Amino acid sequence: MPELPEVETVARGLDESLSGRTITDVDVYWERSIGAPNPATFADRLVGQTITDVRRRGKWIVIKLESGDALLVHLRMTGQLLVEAAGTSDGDYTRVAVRLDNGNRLRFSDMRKFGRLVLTEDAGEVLGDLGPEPLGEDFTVERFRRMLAQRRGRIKSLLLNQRFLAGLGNIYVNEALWQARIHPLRAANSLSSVEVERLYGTIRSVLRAAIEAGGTTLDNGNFKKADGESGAFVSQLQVYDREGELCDCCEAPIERITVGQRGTYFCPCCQEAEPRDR
DNA sequence: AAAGCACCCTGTACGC
DNA sequence: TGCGTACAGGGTGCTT
Repeated sequence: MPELPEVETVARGLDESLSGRTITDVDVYWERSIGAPNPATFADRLVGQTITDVRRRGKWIVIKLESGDALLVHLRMTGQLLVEAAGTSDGDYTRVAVRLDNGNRLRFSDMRKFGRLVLTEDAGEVLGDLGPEPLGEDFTVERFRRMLAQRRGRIKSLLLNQRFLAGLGNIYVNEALWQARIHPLRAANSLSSVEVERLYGTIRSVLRAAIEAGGTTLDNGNFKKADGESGAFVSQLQVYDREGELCDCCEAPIERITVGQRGTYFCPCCQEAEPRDR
């Protein structure tokens, strides 16, 4: 489940190893991994293009090309983008392979085939609907307060909505709500001023800490950095995937409920459904 | 606006 | 041992 910190980690690694490289060949092994255009056009149009830099927007990896085109990659659940030396064996689940002029290969591996590659001349068409970047300068606590005031839905579901805020996924939403001591089922517009400020702070701090640690690689090994290494943030998780374990703050057992068809972890003691004292 | 569900996938965990 | 089934999850699209 690559989220903002994992995607940021991958994008930084790719920027390092891909900037300035020219694409010499493209092999598509699973056509549905290509979102647009059709796979043959996708491959044809990529060959000969030079990569200028690699960035991130929400959970999208944005590979910018000299022509003005952009190669957008969404890893979804199990996608990985790895840069490997020539001659490295293919490994399982390779869906797309891109050969580079220095002999290296950019390999898109994706066990569950949910990930997508999109080649477009207008990245805004794909990225335009995304909400603000949680770590961006224009995402202020005042703006967050205004955004929340118009919403009556559950805070947890809202934070997962990419049109509301870009980049958060299930892991970091659970962690940010725990740190802010806010119950996941609270209505967004019911948060007090102090709670909004706390949540704003924990969203940003948990994302920064996870980027610092190189992201979260769970036991199932879903996420790998561009160099194939694991992320270390898993050791800092307080509630995610910890049902029944004791809260590090109050030692009550962590509970798991389902919110919007998604596993949700929280401490029933620290995160009250109807707090009296906010 | 909000919520629920099916869909896309496959490895893993579980019950029998 | 092995089979069948439920489940996990990000995002989209449809329905209520």
